Amino acid sequence: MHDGWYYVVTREKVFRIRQEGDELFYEGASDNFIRHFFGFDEDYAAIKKQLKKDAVLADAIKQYPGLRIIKQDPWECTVFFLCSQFSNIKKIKRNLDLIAEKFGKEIIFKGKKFFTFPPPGAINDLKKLKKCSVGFRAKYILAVNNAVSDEFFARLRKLSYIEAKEELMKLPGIGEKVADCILLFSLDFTESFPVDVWMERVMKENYAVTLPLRKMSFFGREKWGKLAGYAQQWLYHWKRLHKNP
DNA sequence: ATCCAGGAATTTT
DNA sequence: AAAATTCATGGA
Repeated sequence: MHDGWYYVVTREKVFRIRQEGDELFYEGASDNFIRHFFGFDEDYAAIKKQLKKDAVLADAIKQYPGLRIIKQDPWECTVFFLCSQFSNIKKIKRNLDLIAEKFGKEIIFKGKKFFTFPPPGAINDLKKLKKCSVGFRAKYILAVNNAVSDEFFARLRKLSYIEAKEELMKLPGIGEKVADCILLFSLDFTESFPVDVWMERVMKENYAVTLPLRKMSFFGREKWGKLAGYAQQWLYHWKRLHKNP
């Protein structure tokens, strides 16, 4: 955030965006990119109407009506969640900033310096990677970096949710939760329902679900279908920020 | 100082 | 098959 603009770097792209009232201004990205990135073609009014039938979600949506799922770059999203295990969001962001500095390209946009995120295959130096304070996750990042490509992620989009998830979970460091996050946040599988410690708390405290963590993801998909991912985001956000009712 | 953080792999019951 | 342990690092 600077001078009223939000600067966004995603993979090799940098753009800035600003809202005035109900008008949106942006520079550095095409209309189509912006539409997909923010999901402006998705009918959020209809999604919210449907999810509000659930009492807990009704409260979450009331408190955070503007919440959206941003469509991230699949590879960058993968590295993010490879870094996520046993860590926290602030530190993960720092990990990705360091990776961009050491492996990405410097670009100047509107007189400001940014670093692009390196493409698959470019994170090929274990020593440099270790300096990004990713710790024991370095071996996973390196292995996945060598195993995937942009084409790999493009192929996943054509598979079913189950098939795509199985493919992701073959990769080292990617379990059920990380796979679900990649599918939801970057590959348009809106039925994905990632379950982490926070979602486990929501399920137990607000839905009286005591299934093993592994089966909670299935529970969410059964309950909300193609809208499970949206439900997950509202519940997750609500549980993290909202004081317990 | 001690504890914990958007989990997954490995080892032990 | 399920439960416990281990895995680096930084911030509170």
